[in-house]
Amino acid sequence: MTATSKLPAQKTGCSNCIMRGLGLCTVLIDMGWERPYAAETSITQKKSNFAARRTIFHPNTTLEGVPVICEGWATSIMKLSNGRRQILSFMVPGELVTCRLLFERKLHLSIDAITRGSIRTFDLTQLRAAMTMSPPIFDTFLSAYNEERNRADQLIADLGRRTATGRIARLMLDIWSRMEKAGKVADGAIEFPLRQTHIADATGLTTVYVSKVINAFRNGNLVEYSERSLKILDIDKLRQLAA
Amino acid sequence: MTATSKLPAQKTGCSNCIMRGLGLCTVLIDMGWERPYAAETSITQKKSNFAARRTIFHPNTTLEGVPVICEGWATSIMKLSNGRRQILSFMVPGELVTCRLLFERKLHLSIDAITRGSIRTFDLTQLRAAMTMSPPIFDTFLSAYNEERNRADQLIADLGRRTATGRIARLMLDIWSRMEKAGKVADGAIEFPLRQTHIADATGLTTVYVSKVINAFRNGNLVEYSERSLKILDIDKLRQLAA
DNA sequence: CGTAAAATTGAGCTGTCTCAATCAATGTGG
DNA sequence: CCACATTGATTGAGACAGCTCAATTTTACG
Repeated sequence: MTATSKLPAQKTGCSNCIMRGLGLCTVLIDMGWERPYAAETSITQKKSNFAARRTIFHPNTTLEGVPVICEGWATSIMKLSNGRRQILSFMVPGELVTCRLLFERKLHLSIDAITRGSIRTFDLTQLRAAMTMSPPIFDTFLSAYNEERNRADQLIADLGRRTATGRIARLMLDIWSRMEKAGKVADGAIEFPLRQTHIADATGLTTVYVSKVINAFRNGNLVEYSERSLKILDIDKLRQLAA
Repeated sequence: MTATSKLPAQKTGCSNCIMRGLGLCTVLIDMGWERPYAAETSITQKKSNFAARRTIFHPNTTLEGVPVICEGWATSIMKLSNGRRQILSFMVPGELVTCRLLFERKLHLSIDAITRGSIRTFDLTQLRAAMTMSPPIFDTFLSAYNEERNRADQLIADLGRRTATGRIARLMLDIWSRMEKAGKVADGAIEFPLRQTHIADATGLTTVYVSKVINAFRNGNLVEYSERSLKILDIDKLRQLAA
């Protein structure tokens, strides 16, 4: 598998995708460098690419399917009337944008790209059919929805009752463990394309203050955070701050 | 229907219950003062009462069904390791505790009573069967889950990006509109048994500061808030503060 | 009616914000 | 492939929203 490890990180995005796990997307990953993916799917899907920092779906769009981020990172954002923005969640490669689209066509949020990447939108009717036909598929989606919900609850607790330091530590640990679960820790580091703006909008803080907290982490030798990658140097101490 | 309006507010709790709407709970509401409800249900359920301010379900309890608050108010709470608590949601009479229990038996949160009241726990197996048999039932539960999720998103935005005044105004308006939808506005006021502790734990603030903000509301003739009831005197100005 | 829970008030403090200026990195078009 | 334009990060000084502590009063309830 040396060929695999030489692939750029983005190319392996699909390997941990929920749709593949369920056999709903049988895209064959071609390990060669030059040739594109050979696609042969079981559920109709529409693929498209997105550029970094662009809005992928504007608020109040009606979607005819459920989008999955295949490559790249994205985020779901709520825009307030006072012009401020709050990030609700981050999507790492292979993740569904949100399970709520399985049951509701209209998305009230904005989905914004962080890096550039690609997205596949799976046909809703076929997905719903697959769910009603197959209990395991049903259960997998619904527990994915539960997991989404649990993360939202955690975020509520973070914003309501934790200090800036704790919020940022927890954000880093959360993404770290998701990447770890997806087998994407390499050399003790993960891909981490979030800018301090994203961290600020997710933790309800200011970029200015985020910068100060992160520099405190760096000075305490807790993390390395540069060039779109994150290395946790002292996970115990970071967990302690996150408590 | 003069008899109905004379009933204490709690007694009419079931009228707007999702389970009744779906025909899953055919409890007959007896309008007499003294006699208890006559129960004749289509899904097996276990009824129990709870006292005010007690924990109804402790964290990490395994439930064999989905509980619905029939009478009284309750709240779901996340307890942090640092001893602080964050309220995730309020349940008004007739509401499901959380749809997540349709797909997951273990509840990581604490459910605490606000007032005293009663709860009916509906058998999970039969509920799931009803869901798979009947598409409308399926859809109703799933959009209830979506609504739960949307409220969580709103709360995230509140905590992350709104000021204390805005958070409290929005909490009041949110509960107001839920009560309004359930037809429970009487004399321009709603039942509102939340104490300032609850408001503080839901908005991520301190009871001390909540008290100050609410008194500012009172001085501005925006709301009346006393004796467990809430009256919004100037909804436009309150909405403006909540923007 | 007595006790526990909740609300109020004031004084002082601090975590986080705002503003503003500068510097570094990243991306883009010619 | 370079130069410029854009986006992101850093730093410092000052301000303020909301917190802590603590004492007192009011309300709720068994």
